[in-house]
Amino acid sequence: MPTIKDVARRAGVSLGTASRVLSGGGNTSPKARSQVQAAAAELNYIANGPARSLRSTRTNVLGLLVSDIRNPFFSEIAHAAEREAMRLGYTVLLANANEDETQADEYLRIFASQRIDGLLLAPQGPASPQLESMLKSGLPVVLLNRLVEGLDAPSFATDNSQGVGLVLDWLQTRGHRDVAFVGGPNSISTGAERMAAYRAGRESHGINTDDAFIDAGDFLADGAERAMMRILERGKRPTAVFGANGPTTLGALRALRWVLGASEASRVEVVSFDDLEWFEFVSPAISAVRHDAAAIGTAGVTGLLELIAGQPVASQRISTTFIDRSV
Amino acid sequence: MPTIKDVARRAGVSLGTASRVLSGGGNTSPKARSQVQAAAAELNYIANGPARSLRSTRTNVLGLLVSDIRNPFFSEIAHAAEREAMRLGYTVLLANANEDETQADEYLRIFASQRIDGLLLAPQGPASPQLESMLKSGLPVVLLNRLVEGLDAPSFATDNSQGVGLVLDWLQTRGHRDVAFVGGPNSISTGAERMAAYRAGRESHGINTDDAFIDAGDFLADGAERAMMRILERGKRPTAVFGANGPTTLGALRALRWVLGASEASRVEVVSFDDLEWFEFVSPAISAVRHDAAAIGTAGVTGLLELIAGQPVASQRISTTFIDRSV
DNA sequence: CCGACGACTGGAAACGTTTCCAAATGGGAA
DNA sequence: TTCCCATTTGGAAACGTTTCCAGTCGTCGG
Repeated sequence: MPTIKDVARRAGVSLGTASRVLSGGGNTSPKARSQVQAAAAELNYIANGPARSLRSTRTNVLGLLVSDIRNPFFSEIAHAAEREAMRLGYTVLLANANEDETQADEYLRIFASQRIDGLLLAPQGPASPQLESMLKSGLPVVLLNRLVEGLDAPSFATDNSQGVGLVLDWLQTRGHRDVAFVGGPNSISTGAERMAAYRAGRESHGINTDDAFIDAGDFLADGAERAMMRILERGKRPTAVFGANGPTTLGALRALRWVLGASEASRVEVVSFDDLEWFEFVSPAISAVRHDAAAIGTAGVTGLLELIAGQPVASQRISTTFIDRSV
Repeated sequence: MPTIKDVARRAGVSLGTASRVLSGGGNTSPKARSQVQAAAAELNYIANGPARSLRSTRTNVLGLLVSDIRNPFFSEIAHAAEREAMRLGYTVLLANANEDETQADEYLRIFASQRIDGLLLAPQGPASPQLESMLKSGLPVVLLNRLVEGLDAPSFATDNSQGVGLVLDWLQTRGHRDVAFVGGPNSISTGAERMAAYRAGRESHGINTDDAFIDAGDFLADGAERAMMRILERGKRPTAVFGANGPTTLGALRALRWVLGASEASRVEVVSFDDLEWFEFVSPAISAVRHDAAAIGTAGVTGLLELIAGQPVASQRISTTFIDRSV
C-alpha cells in the first residue's frame, strides 16, 4: 500500500509539502498541488487513518450509542445521523447497548480507545461512572431523545408532553373514558415523561383516573405484552389503549388479540406514541404521534460538531404531529 | 490522558514490559503483570487505538456496508453482526449505502482509510472498481445475503429458490391461479434469483404464466407501490399477491388498498418473502417466508474472522421457513 | 563448579502521518 | 539594485504504540 512518501517522491516534492496538499491545510503552490494530486491519483493513494489520527489527535469519527438498532425509531436516527455526519466529513461508529448497562459501558470504553471526536448518546437510565469519566475528560457529548439526570450535555429530544397532549385531545374527542396506558420504564426519561404527562392530563380530558388502567413494560414488545396482560387480568376492559412507544404498542396489540380474540380486540381503538408504517393496515387503523427521528439525528450531529468546534450549543425540544387514522 | 509511558513509570517497569502485559503477548513475570495492571487501573488507562493500529497494522475494526439500515432485515443483520463481533473482540463500523453506488464507493474509501481488518458486504448490483481494487489488495471480504457476479468472496445468503418454492407450494394449496408478483431489481442477486425461481415454478404449480402479472420495483416501498399499480393498470385482478421482500410487500399493500379500496383489497391474499412483525395484524393475515437475518449476520462475522485468520471459508446457503397465517 | 539455556527485561527502532521551524524563493517598493 | 515581506518549501521532530534485539539473571544439568 502506497504511503505519502511514495506520493511525495513521485510528485518530486518533499514529504511535508505532500502532506500539506493532501490534508488541505497550509500554503501550497498551484504547481505543487496539481503534481501531488496527480501522483496520489496515479498511485491510488489512500491516507492511513490511524497514523493521521495519532499525529493530529483527531479521528473524524463520532460514536453513536443507541439502545436497540432494531427499533425503527433508532434506525431512523442512526440513518439520519450517519448521513449528516458523512456530509460533514465524519464517520459514525455505531453501538447497540441492547438496553444493557454493562454492554453500554463496554462500548464506551471502545469508543474511548478509538479516540472518537464526539459522542451521540441515546442512553438508558442514569449516567454510568464510565460515562461520567469520559464527560469529565472533556469529550463532547450530546443526548438524543432521552435525557440523563445530572448530565449536563445538550439534548435533542421529542417534546413528550406536547405529544401526549395531542393524544389526550384525540381521546377526548373520540369520547373515550376507560383508557389503558402501557408505558415504559420509569428510569428512562421518555418513559417517565410520557407517563407523567398522561397521568397529569387524564382528569381534565374526562378520562378515568383509576390507576389499574395503567401499567408499564420495558419499551420492548414482550414486556409491553405482559404489562397489557396485567391490566386485562385486573378485569379492566378499556375502550382505547395508548402505547407509549412503537414496540410497546405492538406488544399491547398482541395481548389484546390473545386475551380478547381478534373480533373483540377490533372494537378497541389503539393509539401510539411513535408512528409505524403499518398502522394504516390494522383494523381499526392505529392513530399515532409522529415524532421526527430523522430531525433528531440530524440536529444531534450538527449540535455535536458545534460542540466540538467549541461553540455553545442549546438543547432543543422537537415537537410532534398527530396522525389521525380514525374514520 | 495517561499513556503507556505513565503506566510503565508508575509500575516501575520499562515501556516494553508494560506493553507486553497490556497487549497480552510475550513473556511477562507474574510480578510485572500485577504491577502493570494495578498501575493501569489506577490511572484509568485506555490504550490509544490509532497508535496501536499504526504500529501493529491491525485495527480490530470490521466494516459493514448495508443498503439501508432502516430495512428491518438489515438492522437485524447489523445487530447480530455487531453482537458477534463484539464477543470476539472486534468493533463494527456501519455504513448505509442507500442503494446508491456512489455513496457505497465513498464509504469503501473511508473503510480503506480506516484500515479495517475485514469487510462485510450486503451490496447492490455489480462490483464497483473501488471494491475490486480493495479485494485485489487483499482485504478479506464476505458477502451477506446478496451475491456479486465475478466477485469470489464467500457468501452467507438466504436460499432464495428454496424459499420461493415454499411460497409456490402454499399458493397451489390455496388454489391461487392469478397471482401477481412484485419483484426487485434484476441487478441485485436476490431480486434476480427470486424472480427466476418464481417464473420457473409457476407452471408446475398451476399458476397463470401471463407475464403481465409480474412487475418489479427497487426493493423499496415506493417503487413497489408503483410496480403494483402498473400491474393493476394493465387490468389484472389477482387473487393473491407475492411481494419479493419486506418493503416491497408494504408497497404492494398500499397500492392494493389505494386502487381497489380497503374492502376489495381484503379479498386478496398477500404473501411475502421476509416476515415482518406486523403481518399477523393485517386482515387477512399475511403469510411469509421467514429467513434468519440474525444467522446471516453471525455466520458472516464468524466466516470473516476465519478468512482474516487465513483459513479457507465455504459459502453457506441458509434455508428458510414458511409462516402460514391463512385461516 | 561451570556452561548453557530459559525466562524475562530494558532500550531503541519503526509504523505513517502532521506540524513546527528555519531556510529559500519570489516580487514589489524604495 | 537592494531590501523587506509574504509565500512556499524541505527537513526533522513528535504522536503512542508494538516489536525486535541484546542483554541480565537465575536455574538446572553435567
